[in-house]
Amino acid sequence: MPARVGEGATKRVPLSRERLLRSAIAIADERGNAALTMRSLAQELGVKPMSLYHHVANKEEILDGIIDVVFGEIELPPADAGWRSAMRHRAISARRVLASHPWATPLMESRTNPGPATLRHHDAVIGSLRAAGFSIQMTAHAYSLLDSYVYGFALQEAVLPFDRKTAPDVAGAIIAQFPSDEYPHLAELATEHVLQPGYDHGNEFEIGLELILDGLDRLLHPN
Amino acid sequence: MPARVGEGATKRVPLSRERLLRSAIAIADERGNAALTMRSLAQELGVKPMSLYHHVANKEEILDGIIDVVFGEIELPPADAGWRSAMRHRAISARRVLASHPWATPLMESRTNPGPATLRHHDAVIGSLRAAGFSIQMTAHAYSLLDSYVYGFALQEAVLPFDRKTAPDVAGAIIAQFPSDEYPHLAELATEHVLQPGYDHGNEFEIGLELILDGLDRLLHPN
DNA sequence: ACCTGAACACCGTTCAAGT
DNA sequence: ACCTGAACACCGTTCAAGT
Repeated sequence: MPARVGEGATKRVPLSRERLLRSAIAIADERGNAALTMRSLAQELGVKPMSLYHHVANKEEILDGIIDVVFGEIELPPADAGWRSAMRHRAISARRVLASHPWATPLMESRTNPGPATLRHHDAVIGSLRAAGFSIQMTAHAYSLLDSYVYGFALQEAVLPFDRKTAPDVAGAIIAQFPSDEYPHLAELATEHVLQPGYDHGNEFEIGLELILDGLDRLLHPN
Repeated sequence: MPARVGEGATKRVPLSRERLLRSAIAIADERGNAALTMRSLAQELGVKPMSLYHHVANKEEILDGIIDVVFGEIELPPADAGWRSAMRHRAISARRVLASHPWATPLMESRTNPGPATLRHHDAVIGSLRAAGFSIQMTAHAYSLLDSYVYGFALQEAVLPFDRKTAPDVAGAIIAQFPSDEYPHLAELATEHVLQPGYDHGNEFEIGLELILDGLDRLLHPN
């Protein structure tokens, strides 16, 4: 009876924290935040709910874990670029990642337990600003502003029915709800801008981003 | 047997949608989002859970309702001011309201059913910008940028343990977690800025806000 | 070491009944 | 018209047991 373990074994691939987190993200991506339960996760993994507790202490740890995985997907600011293009690159990557996991942004609320990928990410962004000559105080201003914008935009993208392919339908239904005489400005903006054929809410992101980067540049080089 | 109703009646004040929403907000404010359940709400109101369903269709309607109440607390942009001070006033009010209901911002995720106070709020902000000479397109840019910033800042405030009275303790504990050799820039920012005596994260809000207003002003009056 | 059956104290919600 | 008891199909988690 050879004691070898995991060598040519035909048994099921064993559970692991990584496999668990990957499945959890898959469920949240496909069926939303509410569908991610210990029971649904266990079923997805072909296991009983109680087995999960051998790899994580509780559901909180799973939520902390998948948020850290998401942060790990965001590209770090490239070191060989100027601060401005480095910040632009990183902000655009963050927005893309958060848009692909709409459940993640609102979940950041209760997560006060940042994981290693999250800390590494923050450290790299701060380091990039410091290397570019931002004072500690200016770095704090810049990071607070940039991250608020990125998270806030992501949060709105998760809510608004605008940028979907189905935009006209959904938005049209919403418009029907508020009579234009009661909310005239909202109706005007909707019909003459949001509902126009070429409209893509995602374009707003880079416009606001450049405005913020302009402002930071001016803060760094006052003239 | 007089048929008068509610005249000098000593019986319990009857349930109503308003009373229900007010209690729901009180629970969320005091004990957090997770503590707000149909059962806890019923208990707070001195009633059985099933009675709630006489005033709302389901829990979703309660969540939609309390979000709309929160929006109603945000001051509208004053009509007698210039766009810049009107936007500043409204943004500061929004941040204050969202900070006093930390459960609200992340909840806006799933709420795709804006109530009347929410619509009135949006309509007033858009109207204020339009009246100041912003084109429809510029109004869309400005509103997207301002709201992303306000919501994102509120979301971060709900997470970060910074601006609390207990900041030094909590932040100190977090610092202890990441050794300064692994996340040197994070450690530097924490020890030399965030953990300094006079630090107040809330101050960051108005700094970023002015930068954004500067940018919008420049967009409106290019020179 | 890893998995699990049964159970506990919770959820939101329905349905048929009470006044 | 308004409230409710009992029940259903869910939650996350514990505990004592299986291999």
